[in-house]
Amino acid sequence: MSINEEARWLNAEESETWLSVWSMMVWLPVRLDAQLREDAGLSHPEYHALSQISMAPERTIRLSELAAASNMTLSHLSRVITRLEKAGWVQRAPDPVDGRYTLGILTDAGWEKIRSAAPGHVEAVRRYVFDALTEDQRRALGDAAARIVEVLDPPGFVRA
Amino acid sequence: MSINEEARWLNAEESETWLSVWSMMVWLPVRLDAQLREDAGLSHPEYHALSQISMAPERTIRLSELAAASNMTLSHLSRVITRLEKAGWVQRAPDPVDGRYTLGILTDAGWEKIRSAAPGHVEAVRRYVFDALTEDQRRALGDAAARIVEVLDPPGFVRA
DNA sequence: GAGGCTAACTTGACGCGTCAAGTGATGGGG
DNA sequence: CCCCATCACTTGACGCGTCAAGTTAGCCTC
Repeated sequence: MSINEEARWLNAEESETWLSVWSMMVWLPVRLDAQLREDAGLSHPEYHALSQISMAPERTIRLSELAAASNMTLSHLSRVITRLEKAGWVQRAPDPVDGRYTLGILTDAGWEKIRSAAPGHVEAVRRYVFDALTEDQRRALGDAAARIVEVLDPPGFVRA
Repeated sequence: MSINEEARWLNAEESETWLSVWSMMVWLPVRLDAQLREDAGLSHPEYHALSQISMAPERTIRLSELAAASNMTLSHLSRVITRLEKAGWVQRAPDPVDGRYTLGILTDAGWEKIRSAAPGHVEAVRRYVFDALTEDQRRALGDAAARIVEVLDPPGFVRA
């Protein structure tokens, strides 16, 4: 990220690669978030939570499972769900099986919300990522990213 | 990001690529931030600000220039500088040339701070990114990221 | 040279994301 | 059968990052 470092540690080609990768990591989420925000009035975590619940059986999921599936802390998820609840898209209910769990239940309004928001979001991913690349580039990007993720070793990551 | 989308819009290979890219974008910043936080007690923006000031003439820079060079809003930078000031690494002073500008001036303590923090950070970038890739992969990643950034069209981006 | 425009900066409020501390429900051991 | 450990969740506080609104300094025009 700095000339200081680059001069000491990264050669010119590495620096250029790093600048591109860094810029992508900064701006891709910004653009995707902006699309969701403008077209659906949702933040990405809100979208993701609605999407995940919509795919669960009975459109119902335990918050702790949702957090794990979303790479989100329970802490953060709790606040997201609170907003979704205020908007009328999700309801909370204690799990009748084990009262310690809280269920997130998608309302009909929530179902409509995610149904209407999804196409635009996928279209944005396609526009910003896949339309920009050739098939060879797409594969190379996937391979390099997969390799880096392997080294990063995120919790819960399952190797293909 | 969701099966819902994938089934409708992305084929299996695209989904896999997207998952890898997304995971990389989520976890690479987390790991780099953690390294800085643990080894130097700095957030990434704090590190970046110190780094940029250290490279400026007289180790002094106008806050608005620093913000532009850092892809950061003045708003956010202002708070970052406030923390760096409290830590004794940076001082604020009005620009004698034009009193509307505020200068950020690196203190000796700030200079020592960034000097000691830089090697570890570069090492982390090398470990997580470049050590994981072959030269071909590095080039392919750089090309794909550059292409995507071109489409994202971030403000102030200069094409090579 | 006084009034008002503009540019630089700060501050408030909000969402993302974290950790730490607190609350409530459950289940297991004495 | 009761107490306490544990688990799920919530809340507070903090930093990242945003936009909007307010403040101050400089400049430009009349």
